[in-house]
Amino acid sequence: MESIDKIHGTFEKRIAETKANVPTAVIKRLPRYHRYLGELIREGRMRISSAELSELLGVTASQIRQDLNCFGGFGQQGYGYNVKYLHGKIGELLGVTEGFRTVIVGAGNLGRALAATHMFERRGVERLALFDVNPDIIGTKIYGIPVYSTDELGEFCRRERVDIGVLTVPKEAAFSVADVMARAGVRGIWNFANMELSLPYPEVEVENIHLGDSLMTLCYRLKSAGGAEED
Amino acid sequence: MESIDKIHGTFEKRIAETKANVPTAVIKRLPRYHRYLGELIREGRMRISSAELSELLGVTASQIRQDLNCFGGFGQQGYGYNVKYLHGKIGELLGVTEGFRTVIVGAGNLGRALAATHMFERRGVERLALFDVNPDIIGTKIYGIPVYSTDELGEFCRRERVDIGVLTVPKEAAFSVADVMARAGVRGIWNFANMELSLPYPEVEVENIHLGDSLMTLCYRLKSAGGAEED
DNA sequence: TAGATTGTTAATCGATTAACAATC
DNA sequence: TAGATTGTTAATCGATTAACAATC
Repeated sequence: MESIDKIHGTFEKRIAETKANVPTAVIKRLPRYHRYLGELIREGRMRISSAELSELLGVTASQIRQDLNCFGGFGQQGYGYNVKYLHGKIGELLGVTEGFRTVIVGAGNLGRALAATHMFERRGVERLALFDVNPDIIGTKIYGIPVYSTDELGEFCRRERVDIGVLTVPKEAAFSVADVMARAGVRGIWNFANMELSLPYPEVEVENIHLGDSLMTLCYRLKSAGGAEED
Repeated sequence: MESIDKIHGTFEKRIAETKANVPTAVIKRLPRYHRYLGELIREGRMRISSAELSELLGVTASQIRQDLNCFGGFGQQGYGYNVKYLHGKIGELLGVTEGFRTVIVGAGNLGRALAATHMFERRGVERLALFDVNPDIIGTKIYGIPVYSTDELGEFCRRERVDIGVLTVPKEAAFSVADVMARAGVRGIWNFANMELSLPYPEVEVENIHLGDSLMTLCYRLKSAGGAEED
């Protein structure tokens, strides 16, 4: 079995630039690849072929190779892909090594649920604070995360160079809170309010979560039973 | 302005059957149409053209007409669409009139957050119970919803003819809990565990929510700033 | 009737799959 | 070297957009 370092050396010289326009369909699949590769690492797998990975994920091997090649050659002909290396590279693409900093605005049930998970840190995203309007909880900590007044949101984001704002406030407040953050240099909004948030700042990326829409999609499939599977 | 009843009469005779294979892309857009039409109703709008709706949603008018025509003619040439009527029809397609019954399994932070929302009832889905393994909360109510022991899950689902199971248990428990529900006649699983749940029962529909994947997608876009907008 | 706007067909675009030459 | 498997091009499939005839 060849030395991994040797293989990496070979890899490095072949890695091309990311293609100009990576299809959004590809980007949406990257986190899934990353998750499965993480599991393979835990299982102690060293290498994997696109064929084997395709069986695991239930997609075609062709698609996997095509997808990965949007970012340059991560594999090696005749060998396949080095699991750890590929996991690391996809992680880099997804920004886990960027040290993104985030705050959660809205310490209601959903905000608390997000404060309780390890979802952020597991992906290299640091949670700095919660913000809320309820004076009873301002100044306390929730799952170790300090809670501040929403009045301080803008100043905090600017001072702490917050990258991402998580929005779990009521729909009515979503826009104004997002606006405050955008003006304070926040570059990404993860929006759980049940609406499409659109901001007048094209440089700010918005990712909308629509749990209700997902529930309805499931209901549709239940109604027309025998329909299509999976998400 | 014509009587709405007259228009409905005209509509009814033209409504065709749902086309054999509705593209999943179309199904995913239906909840969004439904939401915006609900807002238009609240604003008192009676009718709308595909052109106007397209501007509101930021999609092409062509797509809206094409999408709606998968389910038959909901509009009227020269007039447009009757807002209330279209909202109702899409709601029917999405099962809001079916009276689906659901239970939430896992009364952790996310389970509680789901217990607190009005998301379900607003979409015609009834929440019957929470299930958990923690003896401290079994027998109590959370936001008015009774909490039972997970031991009783199967019997409860069978007896109460539960349609949908919401899974907010740890990843490790997800499969076995889903299996119990599927055997007890549950036809849909809304899965929040961070994994693709695949069950050996093809008749059971599974909708996976991957919050972590969504966060990573946002991080990707932040990294390659100037990239694609929206979800 | 004339004007408006749908429903629907045809054209375009993008994404997935298949095939195979390059190469480790 | 021979075998395996990638990277990549070409073919297929599906989804979106454009155009327009049907019709209210």
